[in-house]
Amino acid sequence: MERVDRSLLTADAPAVAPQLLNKLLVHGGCVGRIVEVEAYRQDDPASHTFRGETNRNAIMFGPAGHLYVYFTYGMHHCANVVTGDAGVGAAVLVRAVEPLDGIELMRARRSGRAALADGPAKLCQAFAIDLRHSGTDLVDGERDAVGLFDDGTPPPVRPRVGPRVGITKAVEVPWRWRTPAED
DNA sequence: GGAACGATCTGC
DNA sequence: CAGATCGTTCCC
Repeated sequence: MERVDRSLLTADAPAVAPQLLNKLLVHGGCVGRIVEVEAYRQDDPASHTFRGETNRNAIMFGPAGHLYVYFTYGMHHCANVVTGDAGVGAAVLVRAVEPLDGIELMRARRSGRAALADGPAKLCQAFAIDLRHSGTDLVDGERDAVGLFDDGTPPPVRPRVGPRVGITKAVEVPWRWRTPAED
């Protein structure tokens, strides 16, 4: 199994996002296929980077292919793939993966619940991803670090496209992509 | 120094 | 549909 190539991630976040569908997220003994993503760009009112670089969002201004994890609502973590050139604050939020391996581990981390990784905070819990992993390199990291892999499955030809979820600004921008059920 | 608010999830 | 729960950001 090969890693995702970094050159795939240096483009604009809305161009990269659908390319991440069907790629594999690997961490904590678990493997999942990415089936839902959202793009966030620096000139985007809904993005953490809209008001410029801060200590919290600095990773988003770094090189493409690194992991940006943020903590929200006092209890949840969300995982993003940094995109674009260094100096540009953009990333793709991984919203859902289809569990492929390590399902028993996911179930345990999710306290036995049926929903394992069908939400950005749920998948972080299932894959044991938290702030300690923020800033790590997804495409050239240690063996047990968070990684992005390509098993040869191409992105869906006709992904579902629609507005992003849970935001209050730029609500209409259609930068959410999902793998159709039949893919 | 303080207040408001989340790129969410869960249980009622 | 409201509560949980706390770091970040912004405004005074």
